Amino acid sequence: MAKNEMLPGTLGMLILRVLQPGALHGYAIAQRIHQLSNELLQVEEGSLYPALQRMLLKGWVLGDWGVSETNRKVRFYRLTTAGRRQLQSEMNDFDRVLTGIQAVLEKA
Amino acid sequence: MAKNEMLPGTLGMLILRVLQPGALHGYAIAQRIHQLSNELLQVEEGSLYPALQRMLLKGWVLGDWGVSETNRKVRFYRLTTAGRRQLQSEMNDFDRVLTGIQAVLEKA
DNA sequence: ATCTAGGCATAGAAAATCTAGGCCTTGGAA
DNA sequence: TTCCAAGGCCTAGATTTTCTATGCCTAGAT
Repeated sequence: MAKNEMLPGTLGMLILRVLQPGALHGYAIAQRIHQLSNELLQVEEGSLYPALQRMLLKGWVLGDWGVSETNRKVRFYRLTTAGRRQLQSEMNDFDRVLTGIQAVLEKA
Repeated sequence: MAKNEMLPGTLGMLILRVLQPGALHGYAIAQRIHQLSNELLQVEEGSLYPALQRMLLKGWVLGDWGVSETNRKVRFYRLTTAGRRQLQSEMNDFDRVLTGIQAVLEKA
């Protein structure tokens, strides 16, 4: 988990989270995560698009083709109701597990 | 990452951490992580032992056969110098990445 | 005309984890 | 005495996720 990498298992949650306020296209999702994390996180496209495919299949997001601000053909992803539910659930789990990890790191 | 699961990518760090104060055998490592995390984390044996093997190969731990408190033949794992270095490095990375994740979760 | 940045996507390899087993021993209960 | 639960170590194979590397296309600026 070196310099600009992600914590495995958290990418889905981050994507859902940045989609919560409104739809974004794929490229923009990666940019937003990068920017909101103060450049600490870097989402590779080879991770991003497969993740989005999985989320489409699970019914957590919908993807509508459209045109970006920069006039390019893009796919806008937006959360479904199930997606919102999933986000809550993943954030809960993450919180719980993180609490456990931090307890171990501190008390050991 | 449901009920009693681990955050992928953090198991090695947790193992190194609980070994920092002194050697433990495998079974005890799992117990200690479970207990220190207030039962939030559950290390499966099928994850634990392969992880220990990897760490042996990388030279982060040494394993000496011995006898447990309960009079069973066990393998005590202890950190090497490289292992201590690795732990510091993983904790640093984890901290940085976690900061990024939390920034995204909060600001999005 | 060409180049760069924006944009979507897949294939294949690599890594980590889980499930599900196997095997052995100790000590206490029946 | 026998048997069983708990303590222990470990592996095989499937699954999942991520990364690297690639391919392809377009808009707009030089």
